[in-house]
Amino acid sequence: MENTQKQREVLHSCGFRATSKKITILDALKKATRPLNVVELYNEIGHSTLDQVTLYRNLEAFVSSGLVRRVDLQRGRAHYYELAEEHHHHLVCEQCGKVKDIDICNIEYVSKRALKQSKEFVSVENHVLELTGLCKPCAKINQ
Amino acid sequence: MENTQKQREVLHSCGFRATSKKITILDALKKATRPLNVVELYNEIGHSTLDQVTLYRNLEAFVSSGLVRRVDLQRGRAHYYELAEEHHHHLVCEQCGKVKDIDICNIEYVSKRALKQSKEFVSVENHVLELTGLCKPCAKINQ
DNA sequence: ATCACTGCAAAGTCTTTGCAGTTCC
DNA sequence: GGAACTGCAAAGACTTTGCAGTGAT
Repeated sequence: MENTQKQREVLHSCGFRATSKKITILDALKKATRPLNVVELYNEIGHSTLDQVTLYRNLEAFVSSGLVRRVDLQRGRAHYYELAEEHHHHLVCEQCGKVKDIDICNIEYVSKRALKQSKEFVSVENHVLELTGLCKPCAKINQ
Repeated sequence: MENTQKQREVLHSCGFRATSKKITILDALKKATRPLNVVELYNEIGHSTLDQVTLYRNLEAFVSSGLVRRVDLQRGRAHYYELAEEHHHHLVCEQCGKVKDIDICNIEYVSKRALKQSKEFVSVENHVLELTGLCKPCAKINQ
């Protein structure tokens, strides 16, 4: 598993120890085709492999170090997590929860305009953008 | 208070009864200069006037009927609420929490591009956009 | 050997639910 | 009078904290 070796280096470069739990969490996120919440990750990894608290703690640490992104898919209260690779957003089906990545957000333009409108602010550091809509199958059922 | 009379009509037109609690909640949101969470509203209105549960129930009902918007300001876990008047978003200071309304989001363009990218989706129904950054005073302290 | 990490239990925060009593139409 | 509304108590969902033991470097 040269993959695991790569995870070790990633972890070390972020100042973490390369523990089996941390590697497992990163692997699970890598395999995922959409952002997962803590319970989904817990089920995916297996309850006997890991405690939920370990998940919470590591996800928080990964988010702080920039390895993982926390997103709010507007479905329930739980947070969702995904590997922080290329910048993107999501389009989520309001009926079935299907998620598709979106790679545009026009943030430069919006930020510039926002700062022009808000003289009390000097910079836009981050942004959250989530779209919700209907996928083909759900739209069909609806009519 | 011709204002109260107006609130009564708004409530009736949404199928609600014009109770003093509902009017009080709408008044508090009207007075607010930024989105408030349940605890802030509870403090604002006064603990003896209202139960927190009544707040939760009514805010939920108002959101469903489109009278109120629920927003996520990326500060803590609680939801924030504001009257759903003109469409807008927020720029929030990451240090002090100051909030400024932003009236552009380019949603038509982003939606069109998003749907072009995601053939499995037929429509974008809603969107969430929140910007976070630094306000002048906080940026000064930071350096 | 040391310090990061982990599990378990407990507590904390935010929100919802059930039910009995109250208020509006 | 009847349905909508409310308060109180309790439960539920999600997350964090404390502490003692384990594991990576």
